[in-house]
Formats: sequence, C-alpha cells, structure tokens
Amino acid sequence: MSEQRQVAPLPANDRETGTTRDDKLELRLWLRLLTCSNLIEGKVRGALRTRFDTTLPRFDLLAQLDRSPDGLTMSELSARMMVSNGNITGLTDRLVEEGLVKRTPSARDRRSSQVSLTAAGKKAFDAMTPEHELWIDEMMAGLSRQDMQQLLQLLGKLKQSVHRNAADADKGENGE
Amino acid sequence: MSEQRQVAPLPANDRETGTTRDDKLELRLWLRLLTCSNLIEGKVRGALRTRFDTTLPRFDLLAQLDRSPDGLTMSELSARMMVSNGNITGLTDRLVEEGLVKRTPSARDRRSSQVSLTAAGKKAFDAMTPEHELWIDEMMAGLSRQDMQQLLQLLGKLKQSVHRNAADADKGENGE
DNA sequence: GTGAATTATTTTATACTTAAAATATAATTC
DNA sequence: GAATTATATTTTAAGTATAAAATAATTCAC
Repeated sequence: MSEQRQVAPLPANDRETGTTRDDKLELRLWLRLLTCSNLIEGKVRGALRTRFDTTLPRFDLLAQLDRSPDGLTMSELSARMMVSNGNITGLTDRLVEEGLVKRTPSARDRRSSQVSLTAAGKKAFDAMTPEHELWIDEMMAGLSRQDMQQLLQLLGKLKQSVHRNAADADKGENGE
Repeated sequence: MSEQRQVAPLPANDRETGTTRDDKLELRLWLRLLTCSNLIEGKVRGALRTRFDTTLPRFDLLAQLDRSPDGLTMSELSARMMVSNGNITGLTDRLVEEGLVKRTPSARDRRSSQVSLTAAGKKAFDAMTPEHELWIDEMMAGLSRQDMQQLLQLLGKLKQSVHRNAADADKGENGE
C-alpha cells in the first residue's frame, strides 16, 4: 500500500523516462493476465463447440483423465481442475451419460471411485487434441521461443508467490 | 498433430543444455497461465465473499462502472467484461435490485440504456477496492518490480498475438 | 472396540454463463 | 417511405460453478 502520490495525480505515462509508471502495477498485471486468460479461453471454447460440439470443461476433464491412464478420484479431478467437488459430480455424470468416461468403484474404499476414459472417450479425446494444440500454437505464434520460456518462468514465479502469500486453504493444481 | 516420437519418447528434460525442452511449450504456457488466473481468481472470490458477502462478477461490474462515471451501455459492459450480453442482463438486474446500480434509458436510442453506479453503489465499491488492491499486492509480493514490468510486457505481446492469430469474431476488452 | 474426528462424495440452493432465438428499435437502401 | 439490414437488449434452455449441508465410509484416539 501507499503508492499514493503526495501532490496531484500524475498521468500514467512519465514523459521523462518514456516508461510507464509503476502505480498499481500489480492490479494492472492481474487485469492483463485475466484478459489473456479470458481471450484464449473464449477462442478455445468457441472452437471446441464449432469443431467438436463439446465444451471446455468436458474437454478439460477428458484431458486430465488422458494424463492418468489409471484414472482419478473425484477429489483428484476437483483439485487438478481447480473447481469445486460438487461441480465434478455433475460434469462426470454428463460424460458418463455420453459414454466417454466410466466410474469404477474403489476396492479398498467404498466411498470413492476411480474415474477413467472409456475406449470411446479416449478416441474422442485423441480426435480433438491435435487441433486443440494447433489453436493454442496459433494464438501464441506472435511470441518468440524465448518470450515463451520467459513467460513460463515468470508465471511460475507468480504461481509460487500466490501460494505463499495468500495464507488460506489451497486447492490442488492443474498440471502446470 | 504428429508430435509423435518415432523412437522412444525422450524425457522432457534435456541433459545436454540443462534447459527444459521446447516440446509443447505453447500448451504448457497456456496451462500455467490458466493456473495462475484460476488461483488468483479463487482467492479474490473467496475474499470478496468472506469480507463483503459479494461475488466476483458483481465486483467486476461495479469496477467497470466506477471507471466510467457517465455510465456504460449493456453492450459496452459485455465487451469490457468479456462475457455474453445475456449475462450482463441478469447481473445488472441483481445489482439494480440491490440498489448498487441504476439503468437510465438513453434519450436518443430507445433500445439502449446507460448503466451507472448509484450513490450506494459507489460507496460500496469504494469500501471494497482498497482491500481488493491489497489482496492482489500480497499475492504478487514474490515478484520484483522488474518481474512485473516484464510480465506485463510479455502478456501484452501475448494479447496482441491472440488477437492477430485467431481469425474469428472478437469481443471487446477489459481495460488492460 | 466404540465414539469422535476425518475424508470422499453427493445433494441442494442459488448464481453465473453461454449460445441461440426472439424482440424491439434504428439505420440504410432503393 | 417501405423493405431490408443492422444494432441493442432480453429471453430461453441448458450447462457450469460455488458454498454449504448432508451422507456415507474410514480412521483415530481412547
């Protein structure tokens, strides 16, 4: 706090240095991050719909399962997708209904079950993923290899920072 | 498509250079971006609820209006918040009901109206925004000033890239 | 080993979100 | 100026999302 100016608020552009001022840098960073995220998410969502008549959350769930051939529990899915547990219930129900996913009751723990891809689910996912990758590649085509490396590194740092400096219950993670 | 290995799949870590391989760099970047976004969003959402008993979309709408003292049309709100127009209708309805926002029919165009903060809305927003800013600052405390500048710049580049290289209907933007 | 905590999941109620269709008004074209 | 086209918003139907309460099964402590 207290980046307050003493005198009159300066314009956000400093004529002396030609650089942008640091005022509320964190907030601007967060908004830009959100914009990028929304932008990409929107494109992917639209493309998934027009090309494969499916939705982003479904695709995400399939992607998680594809990475874990042995299946995942509902809680694991919830943690990795960073959504509430109740959400996973409904999402899984729909995918089971579509025949893309199956629930296998756990042998040792009668509370939980492993969720995994069916053959049809695997097939559907494999049909989508190359195009999905292409969309992402296209959207990032304006960045150099080095830009991406650097961005990846800085976002890693941000992720750590958020984890450390927001002392409350953390859900699990995504994969990145 | 066809990033398939011919032979045995290499480890993602290149022993020669000590650097991480570039394989699917775009995808990893996207996933990490999404993780950061979800992480921050989750914290803010939770904090808004516990501290002010409100939600992120409501806060966002108020924030947009706060930046535009003359008010915004539904379409402008939709573009800036990067959500569907139908979404704004419901959100605005709820905020009107809470007395934080008002609709003023446009004089020249009977289809549209200006949405703006009521006195109560302005007051409520002003009460929330300092804390909100603090949360963001805290979460980013692990980044140096320079990290943030660089991140902001790279995300700007990414934003441009997405706009250019995804030839379909674009919505408007956020502010950053 | 019984009761208290813990964990895994589902249910509930409500809010948010989208895409697409519908409505209503405005602008353009001929 | 009537017909077409475009724009601004709302409605609709379905899906996604949350937080909190409810269920059910496991584990821990005694």
